[in-house]
Amino acid sequence: MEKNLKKRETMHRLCAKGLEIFQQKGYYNTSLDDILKELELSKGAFYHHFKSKEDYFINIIQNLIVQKVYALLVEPLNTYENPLPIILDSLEEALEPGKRNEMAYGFMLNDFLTEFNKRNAQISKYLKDILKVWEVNLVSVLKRGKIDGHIARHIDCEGVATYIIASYLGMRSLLMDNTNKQLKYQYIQQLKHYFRSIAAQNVMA
Amino acid sequence: MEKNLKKRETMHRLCAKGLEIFQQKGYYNTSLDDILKELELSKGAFYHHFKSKEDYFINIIQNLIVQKVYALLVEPLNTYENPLPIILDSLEEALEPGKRNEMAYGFMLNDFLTEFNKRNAQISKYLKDILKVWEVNLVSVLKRGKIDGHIARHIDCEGVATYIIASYLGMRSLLMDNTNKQLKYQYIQQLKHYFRSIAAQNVMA
DNA sequence: GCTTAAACCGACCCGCCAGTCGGTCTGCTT
DNA sequence: AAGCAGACCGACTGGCGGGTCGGTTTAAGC
Repeated sequence: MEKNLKKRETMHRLCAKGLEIFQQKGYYNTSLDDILKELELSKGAFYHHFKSKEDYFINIIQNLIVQKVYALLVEPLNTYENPLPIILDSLEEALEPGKRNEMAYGFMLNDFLTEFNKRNAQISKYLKDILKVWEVNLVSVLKRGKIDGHIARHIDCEGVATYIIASYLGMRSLLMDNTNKQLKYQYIQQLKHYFRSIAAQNVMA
Repeated sequence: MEKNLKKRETMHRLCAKGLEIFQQKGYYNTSLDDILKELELSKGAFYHHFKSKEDYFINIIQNLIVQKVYALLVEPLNTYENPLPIILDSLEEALEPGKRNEMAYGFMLNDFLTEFNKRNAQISKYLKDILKVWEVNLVSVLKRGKIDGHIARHIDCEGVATYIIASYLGMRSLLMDNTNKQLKYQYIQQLKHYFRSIAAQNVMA
């Protein structure tokens, strides 16, 4: 079973390095040779493990991107506290470079989403499904917040989830080049204002 | 001067059709032949008017995209009323397909922004400058709103502008494929909640 | 009408890059 | 030790698309 280990090892190295470079330069702007050169692997090795560049990226999505989004944006929602501060923290964390988040400025979901839109319907679908999972989890935690009296009763949880996702994706666009540290701070501040407007009024404490 | 007219006419046809197709399929996913075929023009004609594909797109930005953003997002801000409803209206209008807005779902600023990011710094700069103009105008109208007593005094106008832009760009990402009419409605609703939270409290009627 | 320069034509060039394929190396099996 | 399969190599192919260039058409100026 030594062979099997080698296979996993090589595939994993390819996926990890691929994600790293695709994030930096974009999928269509990165040639396989760019990646293979860095890993000192050949075309033959690549096509031995993956049947196409597309297949390769789908592997990357399912093995790496999905996990990352879960870890950063979905799992933190699994508590029974007031959901609004929890959501706020998860977004702040997801926009933070370094730390749990090796890649600069969290995951380039928005970048990939727009890059593949109109270009590759299958990959688009995989990426949209990830967003969908996030959305569903947001909605569910918001609804629980409503029951628990943290969120005003007249609030449309689906609308709130959509709005949070939109603002996060847009923020990622604005941060993409920018070294402007203030942007993230401004975003979090305004999100707090917004959250205050949908919180239940009968705040105790 | 008949020649001069012909030149303008051809260049304009090229730019208009180019923008149309670039929006549908993306810049890098559209070949010049795709555009030239539709207009029944030749490579020779194209390179007689533009020195490169890049030069061509810069023309499109400066002649068409800038005007559109001004018309939809900047000029509406030039009133002396309460800025918040004005901004809300402009965003709603800008997300509306058809009408003043021939292209589906407003301008694909976010799409182009992410497409050119890391690919072409010069074009990225042109696009970011457009956003900057919008931002500056938003900030200025928000500050006036503060003076006029429509917006609470402790509010950070730059932060609000950033947040509005981020949510709009993100919304455009979510709407990109989607025929989901509800998304836009949800967005506008939540924006209203947010605006309420930054409005001055001493509302008179 | 003749000249001249513009607008325009389209075959061609060339670099890039996903994907192929015949071959070599490595280490497990018997 | 032989045989075999899976991991890996790298030169090659083929299509796509931006850009070129010598030539043709059109219309303004005289």
